[in-house]
Amino acid sequence: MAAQAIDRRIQRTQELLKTALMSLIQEKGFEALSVQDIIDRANVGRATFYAHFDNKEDLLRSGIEGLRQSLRECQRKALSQTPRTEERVFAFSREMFTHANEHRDVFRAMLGKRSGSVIQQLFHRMLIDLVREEVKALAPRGDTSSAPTETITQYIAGGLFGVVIWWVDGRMRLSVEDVDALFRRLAIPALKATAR
Amino acid sequence: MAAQAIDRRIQRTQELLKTALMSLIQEKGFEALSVQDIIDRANVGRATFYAHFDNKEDLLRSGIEGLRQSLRECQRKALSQTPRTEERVFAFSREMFTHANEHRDVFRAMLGKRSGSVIQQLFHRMLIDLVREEVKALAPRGDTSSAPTETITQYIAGGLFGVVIWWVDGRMRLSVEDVDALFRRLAIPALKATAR
Amino acid sequence: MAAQAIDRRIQRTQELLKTALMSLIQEKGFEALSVQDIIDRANVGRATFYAHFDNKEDLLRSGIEGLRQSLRECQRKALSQTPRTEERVFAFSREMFTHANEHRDVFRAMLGKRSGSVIQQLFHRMLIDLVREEVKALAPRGDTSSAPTETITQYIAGGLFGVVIWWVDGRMRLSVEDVDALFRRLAIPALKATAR
Amino acid sequence: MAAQAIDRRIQRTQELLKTALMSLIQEKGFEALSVQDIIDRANVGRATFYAHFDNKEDLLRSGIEGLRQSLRECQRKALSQTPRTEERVFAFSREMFTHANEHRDVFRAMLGKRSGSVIQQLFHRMLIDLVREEVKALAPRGDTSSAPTETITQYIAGGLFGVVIWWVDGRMRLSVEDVDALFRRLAIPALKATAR
DNA sequence: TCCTAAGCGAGACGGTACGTCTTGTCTTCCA
DNA sequence: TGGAAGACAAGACGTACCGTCTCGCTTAGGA
Repeated sequence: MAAQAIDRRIQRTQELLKTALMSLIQEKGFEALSVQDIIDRANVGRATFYAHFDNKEDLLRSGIEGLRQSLRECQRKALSQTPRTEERVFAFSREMFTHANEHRDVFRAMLGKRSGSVIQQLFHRMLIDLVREEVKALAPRGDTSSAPTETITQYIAGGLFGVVIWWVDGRMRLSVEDVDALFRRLAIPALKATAR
Repeated sequence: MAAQAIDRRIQRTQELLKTALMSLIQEKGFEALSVQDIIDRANVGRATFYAHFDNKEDLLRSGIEGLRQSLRECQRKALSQTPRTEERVFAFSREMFTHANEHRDVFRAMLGKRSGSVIQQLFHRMLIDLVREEVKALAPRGDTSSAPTETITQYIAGGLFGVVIWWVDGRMRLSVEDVDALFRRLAIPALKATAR
Repeated sequence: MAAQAIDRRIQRTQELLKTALMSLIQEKGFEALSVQDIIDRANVGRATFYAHFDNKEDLLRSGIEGLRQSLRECQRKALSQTPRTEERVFAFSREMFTHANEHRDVFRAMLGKRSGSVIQQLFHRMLIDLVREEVKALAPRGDTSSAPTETITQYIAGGLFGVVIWWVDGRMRLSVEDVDALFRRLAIPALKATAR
Repeated sequence: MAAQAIDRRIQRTQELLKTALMSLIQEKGFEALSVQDIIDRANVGRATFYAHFDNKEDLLRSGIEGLRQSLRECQRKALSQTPRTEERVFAFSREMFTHANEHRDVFRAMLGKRSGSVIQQLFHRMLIDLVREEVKALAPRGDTSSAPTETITQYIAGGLFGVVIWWVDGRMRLSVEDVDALFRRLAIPALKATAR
């Protein structure tokens, strides 16, 4: 089999599609995009698109995966540090705000009002997973999935989600430091509620 | 003008449409609905639909408006009570959880994962408005729209949003009392952060 | 009953509608017209329109009736003159060309390519009736509806129809006298074919 | 390019549509047809229809084109014969009457009163073109488009048009031979008027 | 060197929903 | 009681996308 070369071709095509998607999201927002737009931009045949992805949301998921990975990585590092101080909890949040600040155009296009909400939902779920990890780590042993614990997870994740999309859409007038500090000041007390 | 009688007809038609929408949302979810489905169910002509609403989202907005009104009303009452105790803040939350519990089918269909997210976005904005009202009422004079204050609003509203859609989608294993209590225990400390 | 007054009102309404129709035909052509256009122009309620006419074609028929009457009248006069000379046959044609020339705008709008063809069909039938009258008058006794006789009628009427709509649409570069003379030179020999 | 195979597919689709149109015309008449009727019958998607034709009239034009071609062909042959006898002029007429007789159902449906008149107009124009060819061939040199010459064309074409639609609609009680002979006896003298 | 199988572009296609338009019927109120 | 105003059901229109498909081309290993 010509596996390697072919794989390279396949990867190239998928990359072309993701790039096209991202650039188009910034121009028109996700909802307003048609598959036709994407394949035109990527110079790819219609059938090829559907050979790689089920539909445009599937492609989006693929495109977002990168961010998820990097946040998880950053979180893992913080969690593995033994002395667990307050600065360590929600370590990923700072990373995320920074990342958002650096790619503000993409973020604005993806999470802003115009973006359509599939993408927001995806992002929300991502945050829930990240937050749950932290909450679990602090929860009293064995209480790992009680209803109150999960409620706290949902609450904090929702809060973070709300803050992020507001911050991003509102032209980010707050600095990364300020918004992150505000979030932590709001979230950490809630986290402690778990311990009771 | 034959204003009254015509108005009555118009209102009847709009009611038919809203009812049809709600019953269909429970059956198929909002995204999966076509305008054709709605007008068939409502026994209404296509043109009539578009005479009253711009599209199915516009109709949805109209349909939701009732809930918004009732929550606002309930909030207004609580806010106007002079001795402002802790039980009075976020007075609307209890009402909302109760309402959701009573119409759990509709809520599940509207806010659940299947529902499509336009509707979630609408709901999120509604919560933001309600929360902002409360936060404003407690904010130090003149600080009515500072960035930190608004951040708190977004955080609490997001948290409530997260809790509600999780609770509703997860078959509501927590009682109304418990979930409301949990939310208040999480939100009220955050609210107090304003006062500083 | 106030029969007369009511009748006057009715007639007024019908007149309004006919006038509106005619003025609109000149602007947009008959096919492109909607009932809404007509009643807006006539300042008449929708129901009123349908109380008087079945649809816009019915109104058109009514509006055309005037022309038909006047041509018939002119033809009757000519036919009743005892010495039947060649100048007397198809006496109505001259009248028609003249009429068309005087109201060239309406005619152009009604019979031209843009006009839509219902109106042309109506006009064609009108000509057939007029021509048949003449052919009958010259046909040998008893041969009043033989196939050949009717064929001649259809042929001449069709020819006249063709000439008129071409003349009207082609900006009428020929004078009334010339076009009428041409038609007669072409039609009269055909008429004589009957006599054989 | 995959031109040939695609062309074959395209042609097949267009053929399906034309066939569907013709069979439907016979059942309901042209005006009463909706695009939906056609594509249902042809088993073709709506978009596909509009990819090939602008609207149902455009499709009709395409469908008629075949007849036009065959009549023109037949005329061309006759015109190119050197000894131009009387039997040669309007050679296409015999062909047309025969054709109409053989496909009387389609013709009746297409040209009859019920048919709606777009189709008649189309047919009329076709006749005008055919007749003009003949008239030109006999016109004195240089007089190829004078007003009188064109008038004669319009007259004869109109006459033929009138005769055909009457014959077809009236159940064709005259034989092909008779109606053709009648037409020629009426038209040929008129043609000679050109020569003067 | 040639062969063969995969990836690919191009784009036709059946299907479905959209938002707009027009028709003819209806209901209500005013003069 | 006739007519103006206009809501309404019905349904066709032309447009936009979707996801499936068929077609020939390129291209890179294995023969």
